[in-house]
Amino acid sequence: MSTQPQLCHTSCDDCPIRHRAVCAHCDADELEKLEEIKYYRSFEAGQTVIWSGDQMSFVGSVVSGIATLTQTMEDGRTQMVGLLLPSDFVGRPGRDGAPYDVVATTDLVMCCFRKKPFEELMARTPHIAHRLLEMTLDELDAAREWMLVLGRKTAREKIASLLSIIARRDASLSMRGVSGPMVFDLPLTREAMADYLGLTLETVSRQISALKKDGVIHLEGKRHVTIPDMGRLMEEAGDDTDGGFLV
Amino acid sequence: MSTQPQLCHTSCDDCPIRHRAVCAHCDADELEKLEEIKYYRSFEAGQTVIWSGDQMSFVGSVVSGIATLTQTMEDGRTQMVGLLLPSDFVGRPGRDGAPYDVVATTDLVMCCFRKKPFEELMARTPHIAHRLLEMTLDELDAAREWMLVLGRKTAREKIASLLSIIARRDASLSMRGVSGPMVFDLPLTREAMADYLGLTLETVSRQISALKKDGVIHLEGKRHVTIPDMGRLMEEAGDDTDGGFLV
DNA sequence: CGTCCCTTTGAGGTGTTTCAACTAGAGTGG
DNA sequence: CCACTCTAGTTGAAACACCTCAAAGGGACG
Repeated sequence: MSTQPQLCHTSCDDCPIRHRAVCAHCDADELEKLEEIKYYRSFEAGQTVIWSGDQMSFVGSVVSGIATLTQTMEDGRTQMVGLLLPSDFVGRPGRDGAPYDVVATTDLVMCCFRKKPFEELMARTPHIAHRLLEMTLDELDAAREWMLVLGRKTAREKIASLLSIIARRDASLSMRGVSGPMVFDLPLTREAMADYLGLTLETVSRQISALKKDGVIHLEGKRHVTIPDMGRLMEEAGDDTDGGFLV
Repeated sequence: MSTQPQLCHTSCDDCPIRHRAVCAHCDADELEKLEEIKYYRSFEAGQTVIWSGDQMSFVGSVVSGIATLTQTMEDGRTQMVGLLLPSDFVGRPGRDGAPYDVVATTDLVMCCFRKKPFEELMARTPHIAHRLLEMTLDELDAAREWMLVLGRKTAREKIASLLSIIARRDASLSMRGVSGPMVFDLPLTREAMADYLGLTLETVSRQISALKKDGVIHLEGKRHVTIPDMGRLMEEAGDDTDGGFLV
């Protein structure tokens, strides 16, 4: 439920991402030390959190909202290289410059730590380092899945892949299963989807229309999606229907 | 069985990847423990090291040679998602199934650890965990760079990008600088390059011919490449010529 | 009611793929 | 030493998926 989770968080105990973020494995002691150096920051939709190339003075976790990691070429072509959801970690301990733009695509709340103190704490707290390793390995896996999408899938498959990723993630956040029809709101504009998938926004629009016409998805308005048959969508995505489904 | 030149390594002290692999930060004590559980394996060019979906009983480092990580769709489309060079780490502690095919593209020697003992050792050895985190973060950065290539670059830019990556890596391995002409042998077939870049092998061939005709590269035979002007190649790759160059 | 932004749809152009034929070099055996 | 074969790579012509440019629709907001 998204009301005003904002700056009122002070205790980690009832933090919504307590069990999934970098701090997931921490015990009460460690949490206390983290609590001492943490602070919250809010960003409005559209605001840039970090500029590529800038000094990065903090690291932190997404508490609520969605942010994107993007790379931009000199001529303006842009590619999204990361989609940050609640509990995801931003920033790289041990590095100063930011390699990517981080932009809030919805209103965003982050739990931040100044980089230096966090690095020192991490060096003394294996639980944090271990959890960060786990999360980084997961991200690497996701990036590699994404590379298959970018390199080898057709526009229609790309859209279907993105929809199935969002649908599954949405289900896992809200603890619903993947049986029965799935309903969610797209958190991205057509342009952001295009940047995610290496397409133009027109192609995205066309393929969404096509999937709708073929009954693979239903649309209410521009953003509200219903997926009557998840298996069908996975087929359209070109995914092994059995393999990744039941995970 | 082919020749086994490498199996003579027994001491980590004179290991060629000692200072770059997972064991880089280890002290003498820790190295000793690693030494107890390590063993070498050789693979011939073309051999599959690990099949996607199989149980993974070991993790390890590439000592010499080159391996690739690939994903394959049901209809046979394949995308390379990792290029493993000496010192790179294979396998994921804490997971049993292999998510990708690992294939030796040249003769390959790996320094392996049975997974269980390695995981236990890692839990007690922050130096290893820390180094693995560093390496994973580096790989994630590389994957994201690669995503920009796959999603937004033209075929010509893709080829130029791949060549510049190989050239720079070659220079860093052999401790040469990036000034003056660079000379190296392509470690990949046209097909492997295509799988790397999300192209067909015909397109790869055509673009290489085009770059050769335009004087961006020189070719001797199919594999021996000379790059007269690295800056020119970087321009062709669509990269910020100043930024990544001097690194 | 007009403005602005996001989105949809159309028509034409283009870069990459597909299918196919051909070349180069390396290894094998008569 | 010369076919013969095999694999890797090159090149051409036609097909097509996606992009580009352009115009118009739809909802939110002042």
